[in-house]
Amino acid sequence: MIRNLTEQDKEHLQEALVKSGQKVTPQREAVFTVLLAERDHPTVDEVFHRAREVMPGLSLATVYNCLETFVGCGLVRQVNHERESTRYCPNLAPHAHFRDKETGQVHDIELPPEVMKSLRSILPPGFDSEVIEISFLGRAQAKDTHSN
Amino acid sequence: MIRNLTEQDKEHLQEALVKSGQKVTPQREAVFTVLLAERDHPTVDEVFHRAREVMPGLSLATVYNCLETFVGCGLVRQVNHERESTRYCPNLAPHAHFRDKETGQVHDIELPPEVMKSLRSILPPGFDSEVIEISFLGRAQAKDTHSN
DNA sequence: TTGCGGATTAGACTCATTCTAACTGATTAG
DNA sequence: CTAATCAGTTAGAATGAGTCTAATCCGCAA
Repeated sequence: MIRNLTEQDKEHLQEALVKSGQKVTPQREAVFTVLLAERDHPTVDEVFHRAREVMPGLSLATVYNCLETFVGCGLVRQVNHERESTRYCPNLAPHAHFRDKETGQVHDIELPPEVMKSLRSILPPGFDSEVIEISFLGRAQAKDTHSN
Repeated sequence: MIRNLTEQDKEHLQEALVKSGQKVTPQREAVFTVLLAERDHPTVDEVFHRAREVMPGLSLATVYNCLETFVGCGLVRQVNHERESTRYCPNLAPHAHFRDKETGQVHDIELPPEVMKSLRSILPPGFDSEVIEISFLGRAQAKDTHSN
């Protein structure tokens, strides 16, 4: 189920880590692999259990650490909905999230530049924003399981 | 500091509560008063401490209960940012939130209907959304303290 | 006056997340 | 080679927002 990282993904990981002065470790590779394998916005706990299948000694604390590291060097994004557990998403393109009320599934919604622009334009003068989070809550009749 | 409810606000409260089969109580009035008095998106704890000044016996559980009740009957909105404590906001007009990175303050940003529409339009067919949450994170040089 | 039901209360509990302190293992300095 | 260093990992304790529970309160109707 969990495929190994491609050479390209490995380089991506290595580059981002080294660039921010950190090392590639087996644990980080495992966690990154899990994130890329199934892009369903897993919680820390889900990542933990999946990664354990591949690296049984891995600890929960390390999963927290790895994910924080990845967020810090821009490899993944955190996704929060209300006060539920934080989820993680390796999709770096600007996108919104759609949360299905029934299934709890999270889908990525592409965010065209015009929409980003119109959003930025509603900020009054003096307000400077780096991050914009957009999330929808509703019901989706999606056929595919690709949430990325 | 904490002014009493106007007649109009009282009616607003009563109507919303009664409509959903619930009662007006002194505790609910106190909590509602606090929310209207300073519209700075207080946390439960902040509401609790402010309301205590007026009603010393009030318990934290009751504040949680009241706020949940208000959300349930559409009197106030919850505002979440990352995984910080939930904040409450009596502004019912559609609006986004701007979170100041430095001060932690939350400002309401008016949301024009065209922007809402353009947002809705990015949803693929089959996706039906009831709630859209938009939050900005950045720095504001606001002069006024009106965050509402 | 008694009983009913919603509301309130204090305190116990949950659970995601963070913290702490010990340990590991690779690399560098002597 | 041996020791010192240092990032990373680990298990388990601590934190803290929020929820749950069981007891009590209070207004109203029989």
